[in-house]
Amino acid sequence: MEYQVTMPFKGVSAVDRRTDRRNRLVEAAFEIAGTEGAGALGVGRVCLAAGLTKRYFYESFASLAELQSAVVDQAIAAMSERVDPFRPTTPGGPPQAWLEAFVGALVDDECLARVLLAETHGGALSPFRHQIIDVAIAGMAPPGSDPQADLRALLVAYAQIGTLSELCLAWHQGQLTMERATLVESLTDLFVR
Amino acid sequence: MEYQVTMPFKGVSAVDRRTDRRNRLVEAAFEIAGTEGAGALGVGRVCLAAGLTKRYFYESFASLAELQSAVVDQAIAAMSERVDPFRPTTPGGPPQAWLEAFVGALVDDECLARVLLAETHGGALSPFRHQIIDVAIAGMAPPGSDPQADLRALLVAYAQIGTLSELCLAWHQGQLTMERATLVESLTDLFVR
DNA sequence: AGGCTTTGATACTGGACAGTGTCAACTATG
DNA sequence: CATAGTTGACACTGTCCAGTATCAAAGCCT
Repeated sequence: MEYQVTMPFKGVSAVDRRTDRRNRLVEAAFEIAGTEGAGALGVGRVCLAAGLTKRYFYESFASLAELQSAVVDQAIAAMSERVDPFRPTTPGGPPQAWLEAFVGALVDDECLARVLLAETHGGALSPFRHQIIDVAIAGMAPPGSDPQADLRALLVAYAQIGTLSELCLAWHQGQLTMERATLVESLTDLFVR
Repeated sequence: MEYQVTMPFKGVSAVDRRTDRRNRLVEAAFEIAGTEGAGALGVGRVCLAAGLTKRYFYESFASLAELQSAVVDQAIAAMSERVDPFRPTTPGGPPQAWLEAFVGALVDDECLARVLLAETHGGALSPFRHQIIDVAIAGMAPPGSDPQADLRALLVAYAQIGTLSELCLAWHQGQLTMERATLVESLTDLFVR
């Protein structure tokens, strides 16, 4: 029933081919979700975009839901990659650089913004919303503190995410006519208030 | 092909019955969209909840998309109804009462909040997001001004909607443990800043 | 009563799509 | 070359659902 991959092919090892195919699928799905919306995620649709066939979809994912989960993981990973180098080390100080990286990532990559901020509000990706918000809150908080403990801080964190989300998405859709730099500046200004 | 309703039935006129059925369908759909999400909107599902059959669905709506549009209209109408009495008449003054009514409506009615704020971010209801945001911005603006003209004001308006949206939805989901009054107060405070 | 409309239940059609199975062509290895 | 593993194309099944059509029972009017 199951099909096992063992031999090298075209100079590439079995595991490399396998992970490469998986990555192609996730990347294609991320692109689709970020442009056409999570509702456009379908097995056939993703395979076409990835240049593979269903056969290999089920090699890496037991179901469509598993791919959706992987897409969110990929989005969070992409965000972390851009933001982690700026994680502040000195406690107490405002994480200005980190914040700029965070905002910049969402402003530069429309797919990332849509997947993380918009598409998680309902539909197939909504189960992952908690996870994303938690990651964002944990990152935004001053290092060493627990924002979940302080209601006031938690409130501010949610407000900031909401503001960032709404402005960023509106800007991507052309509702706000302004330079990228101005947007980032306004956003970071609003946050340190 | 088409079926015409003309005669009274059980003491109710034809048009009354017809509009009553339509209202029942929209109400049921609103409830479903606000609890299970817009993805759960289906012809059969809505008819079951409304106590009607498909036959009468297509009496009032040519397609599922038309019902979705009607649900959004109904949500906007419900909001307007709660908020219009507090529309400020004196220009320049902060519309405190209006703001409280606006926030209160979204805090008191979880369905309303979800339909207007969450489910419009993607999927079937996303085409209506512009409309909703515009209505909100128009209402929040000081009377007599055009927020679309002032970029700074527009930015603040989007930020406020984002904040309200995120906090309100998080509160409904139990992510924020606080009294209703405290939430409304915090929100209105944040807005007049 | 008898012929009309209204009602609700249910059957039917067609398309989309997840998930599975098959197979011929292609590549590696000996 | 021959055998075994690999690949992609495609057929197939079952399910779900929008939208249409049918029909018997019940209500209305003369």
